[in-house]
Amino acid sequence: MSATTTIRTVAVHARVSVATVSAVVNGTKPVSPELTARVRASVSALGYRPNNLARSLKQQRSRILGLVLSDITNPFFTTLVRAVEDTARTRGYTLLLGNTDEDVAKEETYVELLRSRQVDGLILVASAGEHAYLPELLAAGFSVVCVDRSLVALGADSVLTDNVTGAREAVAHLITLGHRRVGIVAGLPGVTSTYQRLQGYHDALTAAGIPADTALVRQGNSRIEGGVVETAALLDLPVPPTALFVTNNLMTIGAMRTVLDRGLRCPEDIALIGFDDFEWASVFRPRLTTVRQPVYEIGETATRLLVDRIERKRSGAATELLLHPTLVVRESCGETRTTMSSYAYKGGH
Amino acid sequence: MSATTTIRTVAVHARVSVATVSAVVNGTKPVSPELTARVRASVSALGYRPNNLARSLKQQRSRILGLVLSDITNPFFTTLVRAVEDTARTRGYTLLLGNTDEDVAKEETYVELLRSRQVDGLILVASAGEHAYLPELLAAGFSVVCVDRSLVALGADSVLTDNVTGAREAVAHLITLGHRRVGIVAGLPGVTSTYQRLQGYHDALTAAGIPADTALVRQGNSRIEGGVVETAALLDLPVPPTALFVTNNLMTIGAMRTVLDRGLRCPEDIALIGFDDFEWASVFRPRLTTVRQPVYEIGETATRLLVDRIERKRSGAATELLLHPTLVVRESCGETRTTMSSYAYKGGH
DNA sequence: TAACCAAAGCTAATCGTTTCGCTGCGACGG
DNA sequence: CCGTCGCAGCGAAACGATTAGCTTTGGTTA
Repeated sequence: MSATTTIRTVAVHARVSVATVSAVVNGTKPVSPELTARVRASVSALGYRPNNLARSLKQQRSRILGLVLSDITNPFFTTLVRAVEDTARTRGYTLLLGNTDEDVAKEETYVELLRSRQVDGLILVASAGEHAYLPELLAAGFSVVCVDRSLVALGADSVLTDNVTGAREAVAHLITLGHRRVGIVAGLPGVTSTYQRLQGYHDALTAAGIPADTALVRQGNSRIEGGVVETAALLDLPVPPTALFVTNNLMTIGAMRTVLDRGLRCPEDIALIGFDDFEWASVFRPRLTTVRQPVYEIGETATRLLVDRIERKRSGAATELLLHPTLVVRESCGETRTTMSSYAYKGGH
Repeated sequence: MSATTTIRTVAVHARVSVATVSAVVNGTKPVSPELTARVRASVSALGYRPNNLARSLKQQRSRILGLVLSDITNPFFTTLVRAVEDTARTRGYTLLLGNTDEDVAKEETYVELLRSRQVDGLILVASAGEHAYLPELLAAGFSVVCVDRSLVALGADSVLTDNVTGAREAVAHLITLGHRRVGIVAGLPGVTSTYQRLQGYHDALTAAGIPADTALVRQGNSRIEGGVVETAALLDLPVPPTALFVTNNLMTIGAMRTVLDRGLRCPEDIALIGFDDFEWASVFRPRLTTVRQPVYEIGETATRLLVDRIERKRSGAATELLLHPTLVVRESCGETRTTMSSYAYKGGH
């Protein structure tokens, strides 16, 4: 049985030392043609496959990256995973996956688990809450790159969308179309992206000289259901908004649903703009206008950054990398003229 | 630095043997209260964390499961991953992830990689093609559970939806509503689910005494774009179908898009039914009627099966487990009466 | 011919655990 | 009072690889 085929077995079979087998298998040292041939032959004759666990133990690195995120079910994270997996593989790493359900305690347990499994580094979508464990982790020389939500403040590299700009452009777009009462369904409290998008919302309003109205600001739970209830609340206002800015994909779906369920026409009765584009947004009627995040690139960049840290090709203080979003104008705001963000980014994927 | 805190360090610090430290950390053997306390104290004083790699090496099992699938970007697989991750964790396993892009060669490489990393077992969504490596793998005592697509024939446990029944019910539903020309956009050739759904389609037709028309049968690539082009082809037929059965989620989105883009009304001009439900199907107008697969349960069941195999709680020949789909009637076929599948299944997730 | 050197292989230590089997000791029954 | 038994604890051998450093061999040069 192949389970008993170790490097020693091969060495005996090829009448060489284990060191030589190792050398030919990994190409780490020159070995004469004869011995190379003998070893190769034995390897395939015995069906030898190196035990990566042993290798990792000895070499003190596993070539495994941890990926911890809040919910793999969300299409945003889904393409993120995809991006991370793709680029990790090209750099020779595999992915160990963990879901946190936006629970920082669960997050910490997972990080601990991955650490004990000796992953070489971590890509983290931080949940709302205290990340007290992080500084210690970093101090221990462990590489962490945050994604979507920034934790530079705690010393971790972070790569994310320029949320302030994206939100500002979204709301400015609505204002350009003549709206003055624009409601916002913001995301989970406690995560940086939520605040940044709120910031952009306010920036756009003040730039247009529109006074803020706290009644127009709601916080949702970042899932479909949150979009449903917060949109309902906004529509039930004595004087409801004429336009809605919904700050993530799932909530936008929920918002759309309640708008349609109430028999309101979009964009005639209410304009709708979402943060996060998704491929099938175009099947919705009306077609959704959204702020597209460069998701794939975020994942790609984060992974490259992480691997560079791990392999000491990069060092120094933690950086925050902001990638530029794009305004994708379709129909849900009532105009079909195409406006692009000031910064075009090479298409991902 | 904590990196140098090994079990030996702890042993020295607590003035006991390594064996004792191991015993108290893992609770594998009785240790006296005094020593237990001393060890505990040293552990937390030194911030000791066991190295799981070493543990796995010695114990000959990693408590890691491999998950290899075609595309994590597809919502179906996304909730599958979610289910697998959830139940794996409750059983004490972590997930190593791999994407194959429906490429059987890539699949084999990944399986090989995971194997060398000593995963304890594998959950596999097989791509179309020859899986010649599988029998050897199974013969070597490696546990594999297939999901969504059956490979019982090759000796691997498989858990999937009862596709034939699901498809039959979908098409029967259309027939009940009076349709006699129903087109089908089938999925990727080479995967079992495609054939089973085609089978169900034909079963329903013959049961209703409707002769088959090969012009109404198209094979798509199982992605949005496939839905778009195959639906277009069907609509361009001299005498186009009055109803469409689209056999996966992404293609259904594509089908919906072309129907709407052509200005056709659904269901008045053409009825549409999809295989695979998804949460935001309800935002589409008209609301989509679909065959819902018990995705979460598939993942859950598969993982349980796999872990049971690994832990020798189960043995014997490979089984094929069919889980029952549900017909979810909404609006896209032109009726609002709710019909359920003959078999109700406990709701997942 | 002797001294030296480079290249190829080998031996053995090591990575951080688990676990088998042994020791020493106090209790207990005959 | 002695043999036996059980229990806590220990030492050391694995697990399967990598790799530092040594040995051997044969060729070059003075």
